[in-house]
Amino acid sequence: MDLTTKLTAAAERLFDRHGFMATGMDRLTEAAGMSSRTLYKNAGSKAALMARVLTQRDRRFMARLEVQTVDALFAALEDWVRVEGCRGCLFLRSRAETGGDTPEIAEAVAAHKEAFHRRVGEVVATDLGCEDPVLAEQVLVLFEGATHAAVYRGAQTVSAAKAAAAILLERARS
Amino acid sequence: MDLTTKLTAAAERLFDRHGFMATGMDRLTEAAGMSSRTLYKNAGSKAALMARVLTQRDRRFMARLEVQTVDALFAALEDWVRVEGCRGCLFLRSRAETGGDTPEIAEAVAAHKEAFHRRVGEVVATDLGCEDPVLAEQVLVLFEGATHAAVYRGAQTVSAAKAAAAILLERARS
DNA sequence: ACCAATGTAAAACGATCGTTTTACATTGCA
DNA sequence: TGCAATGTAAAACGATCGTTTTACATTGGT
Repeated sequence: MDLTTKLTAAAERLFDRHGFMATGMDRLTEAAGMSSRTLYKNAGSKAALMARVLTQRDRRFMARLEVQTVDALFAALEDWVRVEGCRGCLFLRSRAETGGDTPEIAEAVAAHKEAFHRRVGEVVATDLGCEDPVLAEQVLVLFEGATHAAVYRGAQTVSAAKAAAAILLERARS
Repeated sequence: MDLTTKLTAAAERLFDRHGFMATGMDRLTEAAGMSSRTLYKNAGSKAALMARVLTQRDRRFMARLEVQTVDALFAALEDWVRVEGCRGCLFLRSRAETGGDTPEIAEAVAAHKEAFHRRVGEVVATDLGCEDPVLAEQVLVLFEGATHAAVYRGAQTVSAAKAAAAILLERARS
């Protein structure tokens, strides 16, 4: 496996499980199996590494949301939490931990959330047959809520959100 | 104003705006207007101060949720974000930043989320006339989703969540 | 065979972390 | 009047932070 890939994967895991600020560079070098010299050659700085983790996660996450129906959207989330666990949204967490003061991170978060918002709108439009910004906003809320409620209520919460979205969609159809 | 109260209030503000880990004790002493000696006499440790901030926030937040209807529940959230802004759930954030490794914090978070879950169930039962755990879970998801989506979508999101909850409630009634 | 690139191991950088201590000022009550 | 409590200001604690540097090993290409 490529050095960059290994580092990014190890960093994502540590940031996600223990927090961004609480994860020191020594722990990263150990987990990535490389010297700090190589790490800095590769990542530049901790903030740059955080931003790269977010960019890569955005790709992995958004790839799963290439679906046509709202039901499939929540099914994708069910898959995600089964594989990745539920520790909340890493993007919002990174922004909160840095207070929005790190530009590279704030930009990565903004880009992801904008793409996510657009995707939800597209899926709702495809499923419904026409655009419905209000319904899209509600589906987005359910998705975000499932992500965060699952932290303490468990993965079952995603099913509850899926059912709720189905009701809203059905009502919008008639 | 009491020293303890002033410290807790200043700490809550800094933790919320800049993150728990990113907020150092020197910034806390300065914001609270007291020496580090007095701060430690009063709070014991940073972890204890974090736990106390969460306990006090739980009281302030839950006091606002003493309502009878689901609509009032989301109206209370609208008021909250208008006054306190929208930076996500401070409880989940504290847990994520510490990786769940600090017992006093993990317990404060668990206690709050359990109380919150119970309260939502009560409000739904009161509004509906009978218990409905499934609907309660969906309302909880909408509430949590509004809290977190509002971080990047703005306060309008809470209204969208409120409308969605009304639809689900209406459907459950018939 | 050799140079340049790329890696490791480990020490060191100054800064900042959470916390304790020292020395001193102010206060309220017996 | 005087003691005990409670506060401030500031230095100091060792640890750890993110980052750079020094010294050396391994490799691949011409």
